[in-house]
Amino acid sequence: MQATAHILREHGAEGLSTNKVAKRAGVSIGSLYQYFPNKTALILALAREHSGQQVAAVAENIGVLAGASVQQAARRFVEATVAVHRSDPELHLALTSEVLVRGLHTAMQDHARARELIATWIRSRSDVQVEDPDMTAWLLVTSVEAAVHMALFEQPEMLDDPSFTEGLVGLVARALGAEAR
Amino acid sequence: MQATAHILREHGAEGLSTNKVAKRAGVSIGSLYQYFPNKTALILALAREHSGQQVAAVAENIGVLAGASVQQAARRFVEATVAVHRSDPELHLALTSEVLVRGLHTAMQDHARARELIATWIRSRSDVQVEDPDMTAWLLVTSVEAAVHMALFEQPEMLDDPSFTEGLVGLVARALGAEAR
Amino acid sequence: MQATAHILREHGAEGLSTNKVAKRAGVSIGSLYQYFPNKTALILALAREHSGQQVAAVAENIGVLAGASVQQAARRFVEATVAVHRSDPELHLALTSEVLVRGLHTAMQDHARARELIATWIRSRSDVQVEDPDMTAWLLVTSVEAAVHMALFEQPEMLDDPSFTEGLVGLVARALGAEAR
Amino acid sequence: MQATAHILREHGAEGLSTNKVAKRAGVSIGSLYQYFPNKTALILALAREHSGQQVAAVAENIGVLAGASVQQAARRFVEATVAVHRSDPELHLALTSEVLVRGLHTAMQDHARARELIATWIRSRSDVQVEDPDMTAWLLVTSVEAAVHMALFEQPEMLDDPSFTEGLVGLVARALGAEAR
DNA sequence: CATGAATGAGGATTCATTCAT
DNA sequence: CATGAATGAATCCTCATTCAT
Repeated sequence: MQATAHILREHGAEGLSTNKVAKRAGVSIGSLYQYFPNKTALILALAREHSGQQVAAVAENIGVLAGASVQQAARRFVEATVAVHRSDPELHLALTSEVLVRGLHTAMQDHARARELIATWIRSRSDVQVEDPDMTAWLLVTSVEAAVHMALFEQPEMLDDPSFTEGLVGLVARALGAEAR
Repeated sequence: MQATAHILREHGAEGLSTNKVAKRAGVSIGSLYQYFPNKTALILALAREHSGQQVAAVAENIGVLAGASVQQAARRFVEATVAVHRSDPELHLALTSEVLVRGLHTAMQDHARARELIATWIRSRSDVQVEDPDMTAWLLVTSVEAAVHMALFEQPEMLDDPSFTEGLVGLVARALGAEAR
Repeated sequence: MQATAHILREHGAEGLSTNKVAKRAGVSIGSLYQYFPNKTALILALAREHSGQQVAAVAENIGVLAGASVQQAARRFVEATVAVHRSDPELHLALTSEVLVRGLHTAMQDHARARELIATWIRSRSDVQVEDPDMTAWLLVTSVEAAVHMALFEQPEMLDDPSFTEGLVGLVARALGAEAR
Repeated sequence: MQATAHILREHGAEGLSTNKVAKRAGVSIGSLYQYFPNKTALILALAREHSGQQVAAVAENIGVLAGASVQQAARRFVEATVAVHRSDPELHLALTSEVLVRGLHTAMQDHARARELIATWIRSRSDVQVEDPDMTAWLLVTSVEAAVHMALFEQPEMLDDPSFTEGLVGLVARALGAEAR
């Protein structure tokens, strides 16, 4: 899986072949296929590990969020998402695309977990008034994730631009009913 | 390009090969290569045509938006985006993924045009108070687009769920400073 | 060997691999190779067991044939052959083909035994007049076997068609000098 | 197809690979696949050509058979079959096995044609009395073919042994109601 | 300007077999 | 005597691209 990640980072999804992965990992293809039944399984495993980390990041923050203001919570959430993507941009990009291309819905299930956490948090707050907490959570997680993702794709420097983060924080905070800044 | 679109729709990005496109189009591969230097160019051309349609849809609505309330404008924008995606979901999905996988930033430039239109609209409204109109436009276009896109990927029925549209409209409206309805 | 037979029956010769056999048998490949030096040996063993059963069927009938008329003997012989093939058609087909493909002449030696039995029987009969009992036995065993085998391959229902059996019985009876019915 | 035949002759069915065929034929695999969609099609084409020759041999003899005695006809038929197999034994063996292993029933359809010719001939003869001409034809063609085939497999010298041919001729002649010579 | 045969590197995957434990 | 991880050659097949006609 490290080898897969490496190749994805360096050469992108198109440069990923099972033979290359095996060579890079220093094992024979035979061995590779003993642990991963096919190429997709390999990508899936990596994608899961990766998104597992993201969920962990969200879960970690949820506790802290309990006593925070909506503004603070929004900031924390946005910053956590940005941090996750910034840690390994190439891999993240290649992986997400590949998951989409291959229709690996399974790999997306960790997102569902993240959404649940957010939805639960929304419901726990009396100061957040939204019609449909589940839908709101889905929308926010998807939007923020996508924004960071596209920023990475279009112009990575954007992630360092404070107005990018601020804009996102504002978007989230307002969606959750907080007074505009 | 019609042939390309057809194959993308029916067999997805993985089933797309220049030979198949040529056969489907009823021309020889030789001829195909006379007009498109390589496979990427073919996809790029299609992607451009496709996103051109999207921009057109936005541009079309902009005029109407002039006198509308923020709420109405938000609704119009969201519905236009949904409509665009619903018209040809398979093609849209395959195309977007492929553009991402191949790093076809060029194909995304039409989005920039859409963003500009929205940014201009924001600036023209005295009742919309946002810090950074360009960033807000970018964020909104990206988020709405991504939400619709992911909905299509995860569970297409979602696009028919009113609370999906309402949620998105609310998100946009609030982001633009409208009172939560 | 049971595992081998099972796979041959279910998936044919192409689906047969030593790894699959080992898994199906519930032993490790290592153990498999402790008892069978290679894949061919595995098939050979099975083929021998299988054709051993066929010879046994012939041998069993030989006693009964002693006092029978040529017609009756012919019928008995044909029916025994049909019965053997009908009991496990898939396995029989796959096994025979494989033996042929691999040039496993050794596996055919049991046929020789069956031929000897028939030849001896021919010689014991004063009412059977053939030039060369050995050759006749070889010819009859081979022909009947092949006819049943091909029937199985081309259209298995044929084995249930009485005129198929009658035809074969007539062929054998006449070859042995019995008056055409 | 010549290359395929060559490899089949020299190395048998197991040694046949599309890459080897292409190399031997002096073309690239790509080209090979432009004319034969897959390995099976390659074998099928060869098998058809091959069995086409056999049918031709039978058809050729049919005319001559019209005025011949049953004994003479039987001899002619047997000798034609032997001749066909002797002309290219290795190829014949490998090809037949492969057709069986792959379940290429289509390739067997030429046999049906040969059978029809024989059946028609049987019906045209007032001196041949058999119950079911079609079944008899099927049985004879299959039996003679199989006998020659197995002889080739077990001990090729057999084809040169006059008592082999005589035995087969007798079998056929008697089956067709001719007096045992 | 069109054709389509030819190319061949490369892809995913299988499988008989070995051998250290 | 059993295990099963490891091997890697070999398999079938695809596909972007070229170029002579």
